[in-house]
Amino acid sequence: MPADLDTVFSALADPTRRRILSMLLEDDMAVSDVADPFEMSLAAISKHLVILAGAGLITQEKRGRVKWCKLEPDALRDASIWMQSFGQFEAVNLDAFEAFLERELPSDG
Amino acid sequence: MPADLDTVFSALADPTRRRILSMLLEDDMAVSDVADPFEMSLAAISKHLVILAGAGLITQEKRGRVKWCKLEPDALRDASIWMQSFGQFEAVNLDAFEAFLERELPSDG
DNA sequence: TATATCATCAACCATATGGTTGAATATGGG
DNA sequence: CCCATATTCAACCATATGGTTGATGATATA
Repeated sequence: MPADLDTVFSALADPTRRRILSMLLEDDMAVSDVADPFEMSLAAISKHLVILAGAGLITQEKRGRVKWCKLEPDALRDASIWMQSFGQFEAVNLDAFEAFLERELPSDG
Repeated sequence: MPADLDTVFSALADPTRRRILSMLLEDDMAVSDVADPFEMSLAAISKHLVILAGAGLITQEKRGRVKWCKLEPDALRDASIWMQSFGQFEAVNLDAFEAFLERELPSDG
C-alpha cells in the first residue's frame, strides 16, 4: 500500500530528509549514525525518519538497541509516474543527469 | 533558473495544486476558471497559483483584466532527475502508468 | 461616466511543521 | 546489579501553511 502523493512529496520537500535519503543510498544506517553529520538534535532526526518511514521512503528495523534504516526506493514510483504525466520533457539526458548528481548529491541529496 | 527542489516538491505536496496542474494539462486557463471547480475562495486559488508560479511550474500572463495560467512542465525536470537517482526501479511500466492515470487524474491530478 | 468583472491585497485565524530540551524506555556490557 | 548507549516521548516554542473575509485596483462594457 503505497503512501499517497501528499505524503511522499511533502517528505521530499525538506532538504534534511533528502540528504538522509542520499546517505542511505550508500548503505543501511543506524539512527544515531544518520544523525551524526547534522547540526541538529538526535530527536529532530528521529522525527524526520518517522516522516520518511510514513511516506514509505525508508523502513526501520530494530535489532538490539539499534534501529536500522533502509532506503525503499520503490516508494518513489507513484510520484515519479505522476511527474511523467507532465513529461513533455524527453527521457532524461544522461550527461545532464550525471552533472546534476555531481552538483547536488554531496550536500543536498 | 530552475526553482530549487524544496520549492518544487512542496508545491507538489498539496492536492489542490496538483489538481490545478492537471487541469492546465488540457489548456491554458484564466484564474477564475481555474478556481471554478474548487469549493474554496478565489483568493485561496490565487495564492496556490502564486506558489505554483514561484516553483516555476506555471507561468502567468495578464491580458486585459484576465490573467492566463500556463503549465511549464520543464520545471519538473530537476525534481524528476533527483528522483531517478533513487531509481532502482526500472523505466516506467506503461501499463501501470496508464492504469495510474486512469485512477488518479480525474480527481486528484 | 457608472457599473460589473477579474484578480490581488491585507488582516486575521487554526493548524501543521521543524526545531529545542529534559525525562523516559529499552537494551547491552562490566 | 549498575551503568552506558540508542532511541523515543512529551512539552514547548517560533514560524509556516492554507484557509477565510472585506477592501482595493485595474480593466471592460453599457
